[in-house]
Amino acid sequence: MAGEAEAPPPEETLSFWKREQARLKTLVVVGDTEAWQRDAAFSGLRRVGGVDVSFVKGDSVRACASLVVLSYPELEVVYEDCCMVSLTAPYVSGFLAFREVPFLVDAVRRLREKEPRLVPQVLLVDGNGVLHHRGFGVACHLGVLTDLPCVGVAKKLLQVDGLENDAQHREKIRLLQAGGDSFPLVGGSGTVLGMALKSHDHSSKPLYVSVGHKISLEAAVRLTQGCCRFRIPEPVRQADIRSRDYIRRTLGAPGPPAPAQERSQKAQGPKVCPKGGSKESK
DNA sequence: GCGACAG
DNA sequence: ATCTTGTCGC
Repeated sequence: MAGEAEAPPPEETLSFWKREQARLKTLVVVGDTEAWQRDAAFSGLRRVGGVDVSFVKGDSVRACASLVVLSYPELEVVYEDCCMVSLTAPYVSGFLAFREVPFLVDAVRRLREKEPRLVPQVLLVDGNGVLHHRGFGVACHLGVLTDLPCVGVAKKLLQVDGLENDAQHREKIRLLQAGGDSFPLVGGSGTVLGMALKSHDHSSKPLYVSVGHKISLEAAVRLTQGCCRFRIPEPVRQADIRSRDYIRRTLGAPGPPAPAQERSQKAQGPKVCPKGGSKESK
């Protein structure tokens, strides 16, 4: 009952996926469509969503899809939805959406049904937007399917269209000073595909922000920065934390480890001192 | 054989 | 994505 190895998709499936991306790509809106996006203080923005999919340890099929909504600018979680799912499509670079997006769309649908008032005004997505092989990453895909503004936030540079994580690139990263500093990622065609953003004063690795849907790159970067208490923007970070926590609580420690009358010790005393130190990586 | 490889 | 605790620094 636990998928092991992932079989590479048939060539036929890949070509279908490419056609699907090309079709949906025509529906992407690059640019600000909401009033708050053009406001210097994001006045009017009250809810920012984050999504993520975490996996069960030795399993390539079982996973937890999560959607969280945070208040802005407080960045406090006001909604959480974690759902165990069985992934069908394998992971193939350039086609991440076909593996994860169906479950994220489901989560958005549940939110719209249960708590319409908490539907986020924008979603931060783990992965890329237009910074993609065919200009249609998971953030664009989710944006088009939900019609919600989306921002792609990747932790690693997707080396596409001439973009390279070479010595020159690493040097530009090294030159970033304070949190908020950034530099454009220019593709071979001269197009700005995204921005490398130093999201935290003491983080050596930048975030790679790109437009997903219904937002400009400028607003996307500014919003991402505005959501960062640590390197990873809070909405995505909370979605990640809560989805893996859900997995642990659901099927984390099976059988043996229950020493008789031991009570689970959750949130304890006052500590939780996140080391906002010097080496925030991964 | 070598390098790439979002999550 | 996942494998993983403590340790160093402010």
